[in-house]
Amino acid sequence: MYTISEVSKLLDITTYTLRYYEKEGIVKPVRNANGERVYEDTHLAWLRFVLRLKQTQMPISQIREYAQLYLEGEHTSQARLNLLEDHRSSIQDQIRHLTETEKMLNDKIANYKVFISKGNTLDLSMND
Amino acid sequence: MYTISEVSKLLDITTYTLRYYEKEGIVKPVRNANGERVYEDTHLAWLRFVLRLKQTQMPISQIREYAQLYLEGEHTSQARLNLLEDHRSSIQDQIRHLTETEKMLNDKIANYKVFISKGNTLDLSMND
DNA sequence: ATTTGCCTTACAGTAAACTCTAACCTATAT
DNA sequence: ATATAGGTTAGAGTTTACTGTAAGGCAAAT
Repeated sequence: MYTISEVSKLLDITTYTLRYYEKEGIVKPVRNANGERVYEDTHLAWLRFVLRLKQTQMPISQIREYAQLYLEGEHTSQARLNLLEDHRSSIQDQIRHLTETEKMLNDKIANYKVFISKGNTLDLSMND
Repeated sequence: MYTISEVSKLLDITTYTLRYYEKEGIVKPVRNANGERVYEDTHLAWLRFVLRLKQTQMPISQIREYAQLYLEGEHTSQARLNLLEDHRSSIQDQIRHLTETEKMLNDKIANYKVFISKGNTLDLSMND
């Protein structure tokens, strides 16, 4: 059982964001007698999962879609599986792009280092 | 020598975006007698590089910073090198996050597949 | 009793990165 | 000569994902 500010600290996101996620249908904490949000461990686990999806560029709208399917119950498992598989392939694309760009940067960085160590006397030509 | 719409097609970005990038100081095409933008191969190469940086989550503001340093000449090479090294380490972080999340998804996907193949009779428990 | 601290809501504001509109210009095709 | 297919600018509008404000409720501490 956590208050909104406890969750905020635990997950390192603001309370604003947590309320925003609720408004967007991404998380549904229970309420106490006082009308205050109460998050349980399941919510924490779900939010940690959500943050990973976010970190890997899944838009809020798609995360909401997945959350909705989850709430609709077990008959949506095929739809959820499809969504996860799509996201996995998006992740694989991202890794490919990143790896290519990393290689390119390695080259550029090496060129810059040679250039600088030679006292900036060389020709940098294609060194954008 | 390319017109704005040719570049747009070659790079698969809109002409709006190209004008926006110019306003943001990211690319400076020359102008013909008619005041129209003329992009050369160097601009194309630079824009392809920019798109890679974008694809790997470098914000426009930082790309502009790099472009500015480039225009300021060779004495900025150390600053450019620093910027590229920072971005490379950001890329490495991203790859780490993506790889972890991919592993997590692999597990989840495998669970869903078992669940579905058993006719949805199993317990999904932690299967968010 | 009232201050303090944390909570609530509705709604307005912000930043980034485009995206579009309106009004206008200019070269070529019919 | 005029329609068409491009180009130009300034500036307004959009989307996403927050971020902040205002007005107020409630409970424990002073």
